[in-house]
Amino acid sequence: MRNAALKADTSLQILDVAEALFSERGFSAVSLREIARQAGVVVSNVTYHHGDKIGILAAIYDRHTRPMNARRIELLGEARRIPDRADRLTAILRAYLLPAFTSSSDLMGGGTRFTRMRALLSAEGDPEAQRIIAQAFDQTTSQFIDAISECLPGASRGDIVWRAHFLLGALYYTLINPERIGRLSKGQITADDNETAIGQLVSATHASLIALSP
Amino acid sequence: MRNAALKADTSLQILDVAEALFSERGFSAVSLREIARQAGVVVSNVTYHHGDKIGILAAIYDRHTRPMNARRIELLGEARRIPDRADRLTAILRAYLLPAFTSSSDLMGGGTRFTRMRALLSAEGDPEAQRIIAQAFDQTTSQFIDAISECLPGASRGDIVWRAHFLLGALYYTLINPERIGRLSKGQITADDNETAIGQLVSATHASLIALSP
DNA sequence: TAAAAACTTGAACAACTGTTCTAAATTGTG
DNA sequence: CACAATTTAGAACAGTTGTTCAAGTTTTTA
Repeated sequence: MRNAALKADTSLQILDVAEALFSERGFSAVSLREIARQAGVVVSNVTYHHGDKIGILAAIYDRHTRPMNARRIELLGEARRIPDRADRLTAILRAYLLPAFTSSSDLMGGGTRFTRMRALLSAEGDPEAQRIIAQAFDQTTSQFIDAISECLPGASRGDIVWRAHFLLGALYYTLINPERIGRLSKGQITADDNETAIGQLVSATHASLIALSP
Repeated sequence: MRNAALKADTSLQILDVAEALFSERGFSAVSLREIARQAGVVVSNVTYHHGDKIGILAAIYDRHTRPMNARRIELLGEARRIPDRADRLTAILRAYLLPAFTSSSDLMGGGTRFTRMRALLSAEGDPEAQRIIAQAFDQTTSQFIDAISECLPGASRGDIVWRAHFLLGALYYTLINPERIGRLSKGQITADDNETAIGQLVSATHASLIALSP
């Protein structure tokens, strides 16, 4: 044994490795054996700690969803107190996006990892995974749509839902293809700059929403 | 043999089946055996006609890319003749989106099929597939960005690229998760209505772009 | 019609997948 | 220390994957 403190939590070590791999290649493309190998354990040890393969995914969601949603609601609360409607809308959008990039709490690696994993997952058909995704975030999303709605008198809720939907699609696509921006603009932009991405997402969505309110 | 006319082109039959399956479940999730079974042939016959598994994908791209890009360029040419800049921008966006929904030519099934397949593919890491995707469409995209740029005096090209990038992400996400809109708006919207989706994508992107030009 | 080309078939291959089982080792507890 | 619980290890399982090959069948060509 190399280190008692590390050895105690093989379970977390497995989750860390699995999360890193899932965020790179998606769920079905990663095998239990590769997770086990990188975690320095044997396959049966992985299933011992987390049961099914989908159990690993559920555990990863478990440790991220709560703090991430909490951070969002917290920032949303602050944003709602801004009197000017346009400024408030900007703050609401940032409250939605920031936790997706900075991740929940201080979990290692860039914060985009968990969000990118969710982006890849949303494109895989796995029904079990879809169920986990849906129940974890749709509720929070509804609260944001309500807050956005209050900034846009006269705008229909349906139109707002569409634009919030587009925001998520744009976010996911950016995380999945971070190099594509650079390719199209011939290397003048670096898309792995999170601050730039957030700013562009916010301003683009802000404009698309403001246009709904006369 | 049941029908001489059908039997002649097993190759096309295989492509049709493969395209339908890829657009439903993605590339890696579909096995050659399932393609073969649904096409009514044996596995080795599939590889005889198209070589690798990636060869099937390349063949599918081959028969779609050219007509789809041609239609786009044609519509783009018409759009460019519109004098009013705001109206022209709308026409340009529709010129980009329409061929993605109505598909190239009269190939069977809804036109969204090929586009949805590309959406799923963009989320899979497969390097070979990524190469095919990139070379097939980035060039056309550049032409559209140029046309958009002419509608927006004073707007930086980088900002435009970001918003075009977001448009593609929103489009893909909508095709991948067509039921999500309905879930969030509690069943008041049906997202499988292509006309609605196109209209929402156009108006949202239009607003996000117009805001760039003072 | 006879030879050549194009096509189809069935079987086999090596590799990999998630899951399960029993036995060994480690740890915690009295 | 001794006993029990937790954790790790290794092997085996039944199934699927993409690819290949030799032998047939059909169609085209000369």
